[in-house]
Amino acid sequence: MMDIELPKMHPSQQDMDLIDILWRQDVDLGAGREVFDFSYRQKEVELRLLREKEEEKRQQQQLEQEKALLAQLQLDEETGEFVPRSAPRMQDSATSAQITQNGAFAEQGGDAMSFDECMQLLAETFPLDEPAESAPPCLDASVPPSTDLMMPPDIPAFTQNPLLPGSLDQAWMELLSLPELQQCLNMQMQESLDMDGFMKPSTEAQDPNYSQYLPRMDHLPSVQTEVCPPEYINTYDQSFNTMVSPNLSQMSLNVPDVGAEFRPEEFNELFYPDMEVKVNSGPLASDGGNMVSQLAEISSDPPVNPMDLHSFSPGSFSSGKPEPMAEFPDSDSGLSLDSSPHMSSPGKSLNGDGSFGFSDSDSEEMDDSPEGMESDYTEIFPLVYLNDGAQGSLSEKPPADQQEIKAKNPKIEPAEASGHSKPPFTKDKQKKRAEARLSRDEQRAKALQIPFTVDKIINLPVDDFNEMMSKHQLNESQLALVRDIRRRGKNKVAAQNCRKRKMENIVGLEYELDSLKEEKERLMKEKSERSSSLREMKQQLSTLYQEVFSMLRDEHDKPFSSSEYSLQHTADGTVFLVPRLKKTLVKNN
DNA sequence: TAAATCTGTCATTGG
DNA sequence: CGCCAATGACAGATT
Repeated sequence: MMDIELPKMHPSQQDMDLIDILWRQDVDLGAGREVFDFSYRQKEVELRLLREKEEEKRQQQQLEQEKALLAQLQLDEETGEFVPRSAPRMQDSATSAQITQNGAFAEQGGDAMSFDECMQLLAETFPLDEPAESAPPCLDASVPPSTDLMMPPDIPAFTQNPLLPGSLDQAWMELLSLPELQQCLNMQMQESLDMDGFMKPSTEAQDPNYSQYLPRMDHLPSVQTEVCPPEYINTYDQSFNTMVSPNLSQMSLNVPDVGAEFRPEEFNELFYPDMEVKVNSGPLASDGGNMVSQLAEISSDPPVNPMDLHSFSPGSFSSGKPEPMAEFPDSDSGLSLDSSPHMSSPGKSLNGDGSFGFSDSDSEEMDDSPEGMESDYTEIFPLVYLNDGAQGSLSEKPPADQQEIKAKNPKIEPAEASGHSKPPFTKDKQKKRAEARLSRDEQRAKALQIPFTVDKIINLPVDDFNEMMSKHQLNESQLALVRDIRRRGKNKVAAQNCRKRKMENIVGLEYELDSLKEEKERLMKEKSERSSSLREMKQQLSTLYQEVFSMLRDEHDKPFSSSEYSLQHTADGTVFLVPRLKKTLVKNN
């Protein structure tokens, strides 16, 4: 009856199993390899970024030196006694050795610099490719407006000079007050910091506003916060789930693409493919009332893990399937899951006197005796055994697969159950492998007649676990085995979670790296724009300077020589004509 | 057959 | 002090 049906049902059933298993493995392998390839790629990128960062730092150091110079000047302005314009300290330009230009000027007046110096300083501070630096004029915008320029009596001040047209004066003021100019100056000073900060994702990336700079994320509100390391994990946690799909290979971890199609659920599935595929009541219930009743005890416990069914499945140690048993690796405690029937000595057999004298390692000796165990097990765990018999070769499948298949084809189970007599399939390698992995502790538990399911042992809370243990008289070896099973089981899950987190972190970092690349591109572009803007303003300033200078006349109504005089200004708009000769003299001093 | 990868396990550490 | 989760390291299995 069953045997007749078997040939019919098996092929389809096995195909289904195989497809399912292959699919899962492909997914797993794909995900793993992808992620790790990804990490390698990321390392390369990181190295490159490191080099870039060093370069940036060098540039920044240069800028900082220049800024230090500026700061020095400003410091001088503050510490250097500010003398009111009405009482200029500048003495005769030709004789005073203390009078200096440039820095000396700051020392005296604190807030006045020649245009040449300004331009030079500007050029040094904000080097531009364009040779606009040759333009002499410069405005010292850094001078506090409140300070007054100290001018020697013999130096004409043009602030109130009637020769200086009001329109030009106003032009100076307007130019000085140009927000763009200020912005440019400030921006240039700040830019190096920005870039430096940009290269430090750990700090910058956590800026809540940071994500708003990411163009791609603008239309992905749910992703915005994920740029921040503390948060992306959760999001990925959710999102990786649905990503585990046959099209996983397309999740090439090309983060831009991922981001473009970012869906949290996908990421969740990617990294938690099977987390929720555990045995659920659905398949069990669908298995019929018989199954339900058989599993009554197991079902009553919170998480009914397929491992439970599997662990008590006769298929695991049925005489018809000795092969899986041979695959059980020895435990670290010396357990040897030898499948040789003779190993289950009467004294230690499960249906024997029930002697609990053997230790964890002892249990291995009598462990997994196909025939003996089956019969023994039938007596000790009748319900479970019956249930297992119903499942038959399903025990060879991964738990989730069992449940799925059971739910889909409950009628197949009897046929499967009788399949234990058939020789093992070579294409069932994966099944056997999965079973071997899952069966270790189950087999030991069976061998030692542990009256709990492995799932219970592992997943029960401490209190419940202790309570459960107290309800049964277990010998020392049983207790040790139970503890080991619990420890190993928990650690196994922990290791899985740990590895999952690792991969999530890798993917998250890749995503963050990509975002930072975009941010860097944006900032570089902005810097370029600002530089050109600054260059343009410098040109305008130079033109204005020339215009103003050409309009100045001395007492003989002759124009000043640009080689002998230069214009200086203060932040409040006061403009002075300063002889260059003095400057050179002082400098020579 | 060798290398890469996966998986389970143990030891350790910190909460 | 014991429990537990996290994690590095290792070994065996698998691809």
